[in-house]
Amino acid sequence: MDDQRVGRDVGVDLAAVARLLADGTRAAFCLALLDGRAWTAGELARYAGVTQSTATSHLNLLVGGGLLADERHGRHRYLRIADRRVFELLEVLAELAPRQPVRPRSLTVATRQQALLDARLCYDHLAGAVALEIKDAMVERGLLVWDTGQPAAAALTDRGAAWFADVGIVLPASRRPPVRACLDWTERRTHLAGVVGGALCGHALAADWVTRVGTTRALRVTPLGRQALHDHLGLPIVSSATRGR
Amino acid sequence: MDDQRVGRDVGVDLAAVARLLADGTRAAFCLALLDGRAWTAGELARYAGVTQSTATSHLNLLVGGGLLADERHGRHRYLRIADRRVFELLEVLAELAPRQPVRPRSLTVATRQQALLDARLCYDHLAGAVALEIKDAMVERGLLVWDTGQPAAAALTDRGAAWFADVGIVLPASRRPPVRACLDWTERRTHLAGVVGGALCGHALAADWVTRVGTTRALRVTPLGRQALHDHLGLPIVSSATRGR
DNA sequence: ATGTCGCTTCGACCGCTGTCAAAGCATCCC
DNA sequence: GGGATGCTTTGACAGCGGTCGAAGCGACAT
Repeated sequence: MDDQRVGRDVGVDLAAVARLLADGTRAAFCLALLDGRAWTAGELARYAGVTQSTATSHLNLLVGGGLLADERHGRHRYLRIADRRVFELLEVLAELAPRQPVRPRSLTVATRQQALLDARLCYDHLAGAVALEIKDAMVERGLLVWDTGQPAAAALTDRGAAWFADVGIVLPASRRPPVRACLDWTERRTHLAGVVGGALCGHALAADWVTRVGTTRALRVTPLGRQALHDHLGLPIVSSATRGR
Repeated sequence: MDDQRVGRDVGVDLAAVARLLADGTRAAFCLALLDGRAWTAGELARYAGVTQSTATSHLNLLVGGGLLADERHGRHRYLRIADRRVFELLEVLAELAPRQPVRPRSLTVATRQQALLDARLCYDHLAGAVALEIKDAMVERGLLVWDTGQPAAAALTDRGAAWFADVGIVLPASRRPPVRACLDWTERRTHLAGVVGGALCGHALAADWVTRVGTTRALRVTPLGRQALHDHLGLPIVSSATRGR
């Protein structure tokens, strides 16, 4: 029993996964892909501000490590997050990550960041201030139970199911959890995810309640969307997220 | 809009946290501390097979980064995991981590690894094959509901509460979730955590159902413990985890 | 007082890894 | 065919980060 050096041999190589996210560029890629879409290699390279060759080697590592999945279409290489568990990892990680004192360099960057805070995609559902308003309104109207204790007991009520039918949103049958609480890394509060959150988001995009801002995962709530959220959930026409700024 | 380089400025520095776990030695430290105890710096150094000076610098990083907390007592420095969220991070990370083809160098190492698989501490509760047997038995006897869908609905039944009282285990009042499903990285199945899991484990240690193996987080089930688990839960005297090996 | 033990600091070394430019290869468009 | 466009490969370079030994500093024991 002279060899106390058991630490490395337990058979789980945590560091291997962590190393993949330990680089700023690779982390930026993953953060970008959090919107659940597939980005091309070039888009990611430009997004993170590196050359294509650099991006290629990073993407090879991420795909090789199982964090990302890729798909070739013609001369394009599409990247997306490989797995549900990777989303979870990124969420937990983001929760522990230090917030840098945000010091935007230019006005357009500032605006873009503000947009991210107001409304954006998080995987397949809505996040940001608007998402929180929606969730709160649904709870207040008795459409949703939202007890985020552990284990979290969040669910759609009967009135909630009726509301979805009323608005014209079909809730697909799925093995995935219908209602999930997803933690927001900017607001540090939970918002609506799961099948219900996904369906709501899909409808919001399809019905032009929200539109994408460029190729980022930021969203803009359209006047049409404001009106709809007012009609269906009683949200103010001028969002409290934009008010007084 | 010429500067597309927004990727780094979103304000969450994922890479900073990941970098802390991206080193084999630091990861080994964290894995060791997963047993929830406080280790001294020297113990950790020996465990990971590095010199004290190396350990010091790593520990400074981990404490500085908020993953570990330290406490000085005389000439000793005690380290423990800082935060509940860090445990979660390590769990998610371990789930995604590659399993190295375990090729133990010596017989004693092999035995020690096997012990880890059979029974060990995971934070404040039991893990390993024995923990799974216990959980299954409790479910079978109607002491526990165990629906690990999402959101997970696991809870103690009335009969379960009575069982704890009967065995003489006091369930402390706490804001923590009473019953939690914790994922096991060796078995890839969930076992009993939360306040109930912690209380059960505390009793098992106090009543000598299990004993620590050296300074590791491995546990050995005593004959007394085997008998108790048989009497209270109907487990076989010869564990199925040890049987036929 | 003197020695031991546990941890920290310092300095030096080395290797790994992220970066880019340039050239190469495949695909698509005209 | 010819010329973009998107991605990959290669090679060279720089810097960061992990490692150790040796010396230093407290705390504790005798």
